[in-house]
Amino acid sequence: MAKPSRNKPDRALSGAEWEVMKVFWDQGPLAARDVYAALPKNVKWAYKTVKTLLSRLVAKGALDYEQVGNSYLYRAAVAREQMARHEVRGVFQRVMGAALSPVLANFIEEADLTDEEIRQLKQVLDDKRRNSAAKKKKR
Amino acid sequence: MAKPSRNKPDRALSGAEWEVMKVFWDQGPLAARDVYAALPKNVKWAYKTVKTLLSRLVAKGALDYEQVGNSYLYRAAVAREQMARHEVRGVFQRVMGAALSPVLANFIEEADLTDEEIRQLKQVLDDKRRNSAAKKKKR
DNA sequence: GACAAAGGATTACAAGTGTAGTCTAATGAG
DNA sequence: CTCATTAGACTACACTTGTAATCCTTTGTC
Repeated sequence: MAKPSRNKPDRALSGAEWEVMKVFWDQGPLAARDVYAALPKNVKWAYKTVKTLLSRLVAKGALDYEQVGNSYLYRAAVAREQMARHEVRGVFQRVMGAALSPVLANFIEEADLTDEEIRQLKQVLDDKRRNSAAKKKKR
Repeated sequence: MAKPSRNKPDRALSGAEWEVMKVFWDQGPLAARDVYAALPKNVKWAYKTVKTLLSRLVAKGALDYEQVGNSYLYRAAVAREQMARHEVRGVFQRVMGAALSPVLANFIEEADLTDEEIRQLKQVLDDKRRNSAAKKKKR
């Protein structure tokens, strides 16, 4: 088999790596050149830097690639949401023990939520409350 | 002055550093040995490792100390919530662009919120919705 | 067919982190 | 007063991350 994909990123992504992944999640499979071109204007890396990041992402299992002509066509091997969740879980564990709702409140403040999203989140909170009422033996 | 405190941690804390800070936030000022003793059982570092972390935290401005007898009494120089917020902001910027509410929803799922906290968060969401209606010039 | 361009592979290198060990000075035990 | 203990200071060392440069190979151009 030519392209080994484990679809399970071993570790978390670094900041620069996230930047690269976002390009793929937004635009689908791309060659190195195109990633370089598609990066947001505020990111100014040398093309070689992008190449390094692509290699590292492949090593981490976050990207996948296939040979097309003389170059590689890279493609996200993990879902954005999956990684985002991973990231959130990490922070959660890190700050665990801190009063959490102020932190969440802050998160909410920073998020640019639509009314629909707000409605859904309230729904999640309601479900959670209902659950906590019935919860007596769990953990 | 003997103890320089800038109260503004220059950078984010690493995972191990957070672990140490949590001890201070929970128990107040402590000497190195007591920090070592107070660390959760799942954390097993050599005493020297704790010392290194304490020094790094002082260098970062997250801890402060005063000489007491032959040793230092360290004390948190930053508020837990302040750091947590910083952390959250970091993740937020990192995953920015991803659909956020699923991520938030996940965060909420993981949090062990009290009914009161849930009530407050819903309040935040309500305020946010009210704001979004009237929001046209902010940021 | 010879050479330059382009792409991937390998190497670089400083700062940050995890995880300690060694060095030195002060202090309590005899 | 002398010595072992202890605390803090300095040093260590591999791995990750940011940020590239160099090397080697393939391929398109004359």
